Amino acid sequence: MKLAKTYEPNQYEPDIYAIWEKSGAFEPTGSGEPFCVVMPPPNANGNLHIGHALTVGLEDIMARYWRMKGRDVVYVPGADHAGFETWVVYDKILTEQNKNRFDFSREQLYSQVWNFVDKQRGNMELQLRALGVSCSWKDLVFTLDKKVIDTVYGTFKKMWDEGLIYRGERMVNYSTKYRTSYADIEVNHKNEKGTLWNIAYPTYDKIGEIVVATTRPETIFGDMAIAVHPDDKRYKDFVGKHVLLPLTDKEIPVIADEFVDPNFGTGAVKITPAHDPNDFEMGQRHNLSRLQVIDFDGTMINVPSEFVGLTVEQARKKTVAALRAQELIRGETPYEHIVGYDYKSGLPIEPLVKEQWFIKIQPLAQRAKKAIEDGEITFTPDSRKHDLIQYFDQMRDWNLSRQIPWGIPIPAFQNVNDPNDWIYNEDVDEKTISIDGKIYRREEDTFDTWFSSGQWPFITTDYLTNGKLAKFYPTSVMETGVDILYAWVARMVMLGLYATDKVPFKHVYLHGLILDEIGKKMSKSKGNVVNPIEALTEYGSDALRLGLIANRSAGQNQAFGVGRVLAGRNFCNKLWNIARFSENKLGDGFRKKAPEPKTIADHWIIRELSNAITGIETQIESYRFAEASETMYHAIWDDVADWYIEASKQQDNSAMLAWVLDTSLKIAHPFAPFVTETIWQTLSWQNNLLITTKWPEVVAFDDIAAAEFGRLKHLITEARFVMNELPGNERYALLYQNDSLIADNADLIKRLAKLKDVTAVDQARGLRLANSGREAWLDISAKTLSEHQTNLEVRLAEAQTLIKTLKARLDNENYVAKAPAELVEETKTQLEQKQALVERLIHELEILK
RNA sequence: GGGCGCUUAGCUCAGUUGGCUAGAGCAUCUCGUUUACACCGAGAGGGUCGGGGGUUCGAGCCCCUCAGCGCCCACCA
Repeated sequence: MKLAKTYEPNQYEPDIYAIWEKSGAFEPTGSGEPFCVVMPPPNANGNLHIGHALTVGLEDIMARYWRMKGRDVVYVPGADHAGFETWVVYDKILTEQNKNRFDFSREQLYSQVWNFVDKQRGNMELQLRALGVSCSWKDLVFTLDKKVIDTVYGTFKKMWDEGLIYRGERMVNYSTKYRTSYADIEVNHKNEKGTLWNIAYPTYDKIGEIVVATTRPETIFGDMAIAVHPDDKRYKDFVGKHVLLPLTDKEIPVIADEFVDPNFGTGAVKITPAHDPNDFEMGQRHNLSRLQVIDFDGTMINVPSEFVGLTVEQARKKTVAALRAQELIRGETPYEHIVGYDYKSGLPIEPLVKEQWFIKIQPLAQRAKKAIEDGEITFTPDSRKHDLIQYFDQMRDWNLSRQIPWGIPIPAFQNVNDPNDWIYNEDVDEKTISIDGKIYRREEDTFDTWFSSGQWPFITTDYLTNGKLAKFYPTSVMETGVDILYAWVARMVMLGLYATDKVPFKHVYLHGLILDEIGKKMSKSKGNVVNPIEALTEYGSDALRLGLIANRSAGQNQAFGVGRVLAGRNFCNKLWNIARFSENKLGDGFRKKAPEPKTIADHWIIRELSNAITGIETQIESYRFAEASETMYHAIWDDVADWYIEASKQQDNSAMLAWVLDTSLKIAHPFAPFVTETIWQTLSWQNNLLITTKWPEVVAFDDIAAAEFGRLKHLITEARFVMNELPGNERYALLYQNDSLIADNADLIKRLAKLKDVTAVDQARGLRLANSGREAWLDISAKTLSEHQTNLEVRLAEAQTLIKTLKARLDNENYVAKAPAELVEETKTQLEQKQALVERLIHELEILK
């Protein structure tokens, strides 16, 4: 088959992918040591972003590599219902229709969102195919599949039975915009410049006053006490007495609590148990009641009528104004403090009291911590391990409840006659159920999405039900972004250990963020997002993959460079043309033969490719993907294309040429799957699929012959270098030689160095190619020769400097004594070589004079 | 408040346990169309590896310190 002059990826990629998919190559073979990667499920109704392209690119490299190495590989794809993310999108649509979720039942909303997602579902899967991902589509799991819900319920039930689940009225992070509570991890903390107000609370008799410091004056209506430190002499007489709440004249007690820092502010603090986590706890210690003054929609309630319905911000201003009017503001200082923000809406998070389901997290966290400390899971980069350990130590109980309809319903029911009587039951489609004559009403909340996705590895492999993929658990590698280390990886480890008694994966590979070309975070609002599908349409899927992984190290944020993708595209074209040349040379009728090295070039290319094979193996197996692809790239471009192909124009060895092409395609396949398979399908001597062929074995070669070709390369390079500096009319020079290696390879040298000819001489004449150490001279006019003197002098100086360095090293007794023997030996050899070179250079210079 | 990372050629970045005479891609300069490829070939230039100190025979890599960026975690008023 004749190949086109340039590789046009779009013409081949879809067909090649279809061939793979139909062949069953993506599915596990059932033999070999299991290797499993579970894909972080992309949003089912979204489009892939550039980070996904990196994730699946790296995962696919591993999957393809290990498949070729003969392991039983399964790469499990997934699709995420993306609970809250999708809900936010749908909520916006409702708002645009002038509706809100309170207009519908949970069932109605669920089916509306389901339809909404269903319409766009599949896009993402097509995009994964365009990226060349070799995942087992038959094993795809959607995060709302029945088996997911069943497993999640099973885990929840186990926790319920073991007393790890509790329902409690607690201070939760609340989004007044989306009307739901959040997990701690979903709150963005920011340092913010605010104001610290000192507010006077008059004593009951209005003679004295106590001044408190606060950043939230609007919550004053919810104050239930003033707290001071028990040892604080300033306030000793106030403790146990009552003061009047400004603006309402409500009586509240002054209490003493160790928690108060006497050195902060005025040493007295207002206690608002319904709106501050610390106050909540203090309220419990001192049996204070709670008054909620900020409603779940973010407006004021239970406050004087002129404040009702105001937003928090409005209420703050109005409260301060009112206090000022009554001359109760005693101070106002700028104050930088931390405010929690809704990671989605960007609005402040309100700490509000709500009854929610919680997991007692520390038992799970400590177990996860131990597993990681014990090295049951390894990390790339390793430093992230410590971050996780630290995170586990500071975790607080996990709020599982979300007040959104798009998610997995919490399977719990409450006795209508006894609010404390909660039971576990999975009939979540029923609003009420009757058990033992008692009526139970269902919980309307859904699970935090991370609770289900945290169980992903053992759900997708059907480990608990001993399904056909069960042997793949624990999975081999989890590849994902550093940004979800805590949210996802930490939870998978905890829940995996809890539900299966095993770590969910053996290795975690974390990649950094892909930034835009100038190193800024990509975001839709900035308009600097790189769409991977557009990129692969323009440059090709392989080019995108090569460009994304090139020169990228784990866990490091890095700018996206089109230049690298371009380099990837050029590489694919290079591979294409190597194939074009080789196939043309071999002819349509060529059939496979065992490679038999004949020339020194043959031995040399076997050596180079063997080094590449083993190099790539160690690099992939130690997760150094950028280095692996670089090894592959240079072996193919520099060694195969620039030297071996050029040499093969002079020296025929069909079997070798075919082997070189086969081997090149094999080592490139994990990194550039489409172009390599496309070429493979055109080979007259192959009738299988590259994706399922075996990774290349190292072939035997002659060391000495390989080294000889190395020396020839050296000579040719020097001849080219020297001739490049010659005037145009002398550039096509004659090479004189008195050297058997050169004589034996005269034609090859002539071709590669573009010489006029290579002739034997008895005596030195012309310019000696001194650097290569061979007996070879270029025929150059006397005039040019003398001009070349400078060049020789520069080289001489360089060589002499190096000799100094090497000598100094060898004169150092400690170096000779302590450095490894082979290193010392190498230094000695180098020194000898350089000294010989200097002699030759000096000799040449003498001749010129 | 706690923790982590980065600073290497004009640009974007690699550099595994210290052996480096410091690499890649892009960009730059010179030459070039010889039976694959101009998405090309041959050659070249370009860096005191942020500053200072230390450990070591040897430091881009380890330790200390300073400076400048960036990220993450964190309920004190």
